[in-house]
Amino acid sequence: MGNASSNYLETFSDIAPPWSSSALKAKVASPNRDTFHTIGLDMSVSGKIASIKDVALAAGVSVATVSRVLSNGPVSDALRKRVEDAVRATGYRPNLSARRLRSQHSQTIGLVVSDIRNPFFTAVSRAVEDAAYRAGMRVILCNSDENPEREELYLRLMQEERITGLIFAPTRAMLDRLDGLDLDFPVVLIDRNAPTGRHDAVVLDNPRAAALLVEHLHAQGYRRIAGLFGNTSTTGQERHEGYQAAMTVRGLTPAARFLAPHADAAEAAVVEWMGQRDRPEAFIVSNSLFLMGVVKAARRLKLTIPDGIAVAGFDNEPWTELVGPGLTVIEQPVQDIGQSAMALLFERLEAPDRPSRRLVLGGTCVVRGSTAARMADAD
Amino acid sequence: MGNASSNYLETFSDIAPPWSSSALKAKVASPNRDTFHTIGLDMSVSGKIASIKDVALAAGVSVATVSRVLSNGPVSDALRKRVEDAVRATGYRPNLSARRLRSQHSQTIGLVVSDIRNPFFTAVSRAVEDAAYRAGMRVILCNSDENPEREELYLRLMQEERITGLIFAPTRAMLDRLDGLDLDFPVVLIDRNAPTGRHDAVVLDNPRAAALLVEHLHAQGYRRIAGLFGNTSTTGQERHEGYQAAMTVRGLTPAARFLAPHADAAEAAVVEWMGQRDRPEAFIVSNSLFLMGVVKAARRLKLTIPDGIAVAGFDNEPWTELVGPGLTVIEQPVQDIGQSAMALLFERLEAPDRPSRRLVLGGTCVVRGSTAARMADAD
DNA sequence: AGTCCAACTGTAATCGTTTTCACTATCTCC
DNA sequence: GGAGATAGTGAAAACGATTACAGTTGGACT
Repeated sequence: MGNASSNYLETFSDIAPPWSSSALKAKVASPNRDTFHTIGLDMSVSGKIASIKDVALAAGVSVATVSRVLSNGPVSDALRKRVEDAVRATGYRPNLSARRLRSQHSQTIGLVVSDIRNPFFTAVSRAVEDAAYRAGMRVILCNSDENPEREELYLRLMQEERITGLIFAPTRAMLDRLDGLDLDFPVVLIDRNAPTGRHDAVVLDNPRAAALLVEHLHAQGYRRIAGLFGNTSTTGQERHEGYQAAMTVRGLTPAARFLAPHADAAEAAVVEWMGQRDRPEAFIVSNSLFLMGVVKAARRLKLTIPDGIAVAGFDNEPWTELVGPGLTVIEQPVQDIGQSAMALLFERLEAPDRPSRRLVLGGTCVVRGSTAARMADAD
Repeated sequence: MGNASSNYLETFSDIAPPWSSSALKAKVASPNRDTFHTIGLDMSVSGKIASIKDVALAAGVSVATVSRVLSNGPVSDALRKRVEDAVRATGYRPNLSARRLRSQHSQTIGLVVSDIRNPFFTAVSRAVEDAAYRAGMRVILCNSDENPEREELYLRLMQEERITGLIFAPTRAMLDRLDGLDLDFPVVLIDRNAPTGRHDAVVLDNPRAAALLVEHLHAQGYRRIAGLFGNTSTTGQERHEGYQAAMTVRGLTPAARFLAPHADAAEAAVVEWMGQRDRPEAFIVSNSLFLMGVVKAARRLKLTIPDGIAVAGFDNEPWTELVGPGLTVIEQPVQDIGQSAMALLFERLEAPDRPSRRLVLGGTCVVRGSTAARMADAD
């Protein structure tokens, strides 16, 4: 393959050309061309899907007429019937690649998130996909794993797919570069967003949400409230800011750490932290992975929740209700976030010149036992 | 729009043709054609992405030469350099629709699951996507919501996309119909599978896994072991069979119910069941939603786990470790399932005629506190 | 010097659609 | 009964790539 040179030349789907000895990803590349055995029942036994030309032939009309029938164009009833019959008889299905090429509309939107296994993104992606399919569009989903290089790779893929728009939860690193990039489609940021605001965005009111948690814990009698925040996204930052401000305003001393978004990291941090003097009474954590970490740490330290260690966090996943006395969390309007992102995208497509907008949605504080009123005193 | 007639004529991406007054899904349909404003920096300021023709023009060569450069064909170093420069200068990105049309390889695989929010499918889909992208393929994901009509709809979509293969977790209803269908791509079933075995499949050894749970509970001293199984998939059936057999063999009386796959259904069933005399000592449930339902029911009935009610289920999700004394579950090799499905698919593409294969993977029983040894006696 | 071959390169056909344009009926209206 | 609209139809040109085929070199060999 010689000179890979610049990645400007890389493409995604390598199809084995005649000169390449078809090694490479040969396993997949070009199996055999004539497709798979079909079982009778249908006229389309030849192995290849019928094209519009076949339909035209079968109906005795021109391809133009078939096309018009398919898109409800002006066609006489007689011919329309004949074409419809021919469509059925041949088992015709339009070829979307051809249609997209010709029409210059991919009817596809991109969705790039860090990891679909993060339940927040799972829920958002489901909402996005539903909205997309409802509008007759398809979704291409990519997992960046919080890795800027993969993000860039996938942005190129999106260009090659000629997507009509992108919904994107970028890393901080990508966020900085994003404004400089020259993409051929509009971008709607979700979950994270740039201060510059060149792009549309829909985000949670993170500072307010974090403040809600502080407020709640404070009201319940907690004073030494520590914070754990993710270090890859702006979300972590914003939640930290809200936490910091809310603490300060109440005369409390903020004590925050920034961690990689893994349960293990949180667990280790908590275990270590609770070993120090002036150990926190409560933790506020910026995502559900950290929530797990705290619960695990509590178990390891044999601390009960909330007496030994209170905790509140983000994302109202089904299980948060079930662990211990229930975990107090900020519920994000995931459905709404996904739908709004699609809505913003569609509006942007309609009016490309409109100034960018930032949709800030409020979270709800779901109070559970993990932040029950602090008992008399422990230390 | 007139006669919708048969759905043979429906297509997915409706692009507003000149005669339609572009009402319809107009919001999305065809915004304005000349695309979005680009900010200098790049030569590609015209708004349209450069095509191979533009590159050829810029480099002063034929399109064939450009194409060859892009696919590492035989080109002199001098021309290659010129073309590469031109690619960079024009900001060229290949058009995948065109490439797919011409090459007749969509390099796309379909993935149809019931709901991506089911963590089992989340994990599997992630594994599938990773494997696919690694092989230079894309994935189209669809959520059927256990609805056969949507499944059928999506199968048609897959045909229109000319996917090279499908990974599919069908409902029981679809499973019956599947063999009769005449699809133009190979199908690999996951999680659920037909007894007929016309298609490749990769599934858990469900009977064995369920038996493992019975065996374990029995060894722990439980005797009245009830079962809750999903009623939409073959998975539920198979797990029931395993349960039934393992109970019988031990001289225990099976008592099973089939429910719609929702936590609420399970909760209600358990609450009601525990109100009867001869109430179960333990529950075996066939998915993680039911697991939640049982835990909720226990809480509502103020029964502790496992003394008041023992429980074991399927899917080792992170949270199962955290609730109560930890939940005993069968861990499915989700990663492996996804990867194996892709592997089977690739092998099938290589050898379309090979007889179909069924890959049965074993689950691991992760023992936790929810099935601790039964205390002296309660009743 | 003439032949042959290897190594490049360009021309043009093709993939399956949509859409413009020209054309033919058919109908309406004086 | 002819002019002029109207509706329906087909031929052919795109869309952006890949690739078979036919040249065109230049060098090696006889």
